[in-house]
Amino acid sequence: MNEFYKEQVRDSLVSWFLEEKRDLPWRNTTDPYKIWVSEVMLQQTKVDTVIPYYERFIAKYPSLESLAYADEGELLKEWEGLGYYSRARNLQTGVKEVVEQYGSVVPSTRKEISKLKGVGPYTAGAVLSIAYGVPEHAVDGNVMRVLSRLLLIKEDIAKPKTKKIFEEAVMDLIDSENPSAFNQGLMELGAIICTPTKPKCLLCPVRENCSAFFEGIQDELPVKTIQKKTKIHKVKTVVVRNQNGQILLEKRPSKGLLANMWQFPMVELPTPNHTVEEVVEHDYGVAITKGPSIIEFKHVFSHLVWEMESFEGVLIEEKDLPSRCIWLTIEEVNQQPMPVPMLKIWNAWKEREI
DNA sequence: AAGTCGGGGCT
DNA sequence: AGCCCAGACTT
Repeated sequence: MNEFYKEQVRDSLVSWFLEEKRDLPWRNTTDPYKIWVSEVMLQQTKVDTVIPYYERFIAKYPSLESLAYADEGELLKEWEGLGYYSRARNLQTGVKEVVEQYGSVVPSTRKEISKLKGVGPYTAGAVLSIAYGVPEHAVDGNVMRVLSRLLLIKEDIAKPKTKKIFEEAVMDLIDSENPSAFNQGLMELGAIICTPTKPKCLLCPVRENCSAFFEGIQDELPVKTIQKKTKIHKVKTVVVRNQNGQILLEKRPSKGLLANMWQFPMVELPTPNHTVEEVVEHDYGVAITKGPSIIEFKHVFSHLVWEMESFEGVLIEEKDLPSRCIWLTIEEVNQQPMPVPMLKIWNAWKEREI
């Protein structure tokens, strides 16, 4: 790339961004903590989804210190529905590291900030450039799509190795005078103009610099290999009440899927001959009778599917309840962080006809 | 390098 | 039904 080309791309992109950027809550600040929170929430998540979560989160945790020592259950409740819940715990861990090891000052070098839990190559570059004005790359899916078209990069973006090509391209192209606007401009362009399908090339500020547009192959880029299909799990969930009207809840393990989130007793029948009653008694140490159906639906995760059937259950006898389980009142159940499929069951149960 | 980890909104 | 999204962590 010659200097004239690079300068033209920089100036066009930055000017366009400063003129056309959306007014987003995290764009009214350069507080590295708030930028950090926004970047973590935005990982694999659409802007429109994040906005209300960000507003509530910053109101409840306005500073590094307020988040560092927050209750984990309350924190997960704030994150409820946003998904990828390990982001929340990693964020808190990272924030605590800043408070205790960096005197509550978010590090301003890639080397230091990358040591923080949950801060990968993208988030490091985003916080550095947006909060501190450091000329560092912040390569996400948008940036790879935009640059694959602009620079005609045909490497498979599904391969980890390919990201390095884009990081080097950004470092070569970046506007050192305004790395914040440059990096955000690349992402904004990917979100608004240079979209995955039907890119709006006629509105693009760097159309005349775009190799893919010149070749007429913008629809063929980026190249990305397909991922494999999801596995289906048929799961049965029971909302069990005891004589006191309390509901049985279970805390999921601290690692793996939906870590530390709460759910109603859930079983996967080993064979079709097994009954929900006997598997629940085996897994949860409670004898129940299966009542009316509550709701049936399919819940799709990234890599698996739950085909959910849920029932009301009445407690017959409590034998030995595992320590991960607890009886809670309706109000207490409402306070626990639960994944969306459980919230669906819970809401359907509360609205059922008695 | 491949698998894991949510949920919603497009097409 | 598949794809994508301001990715990071684990194995």
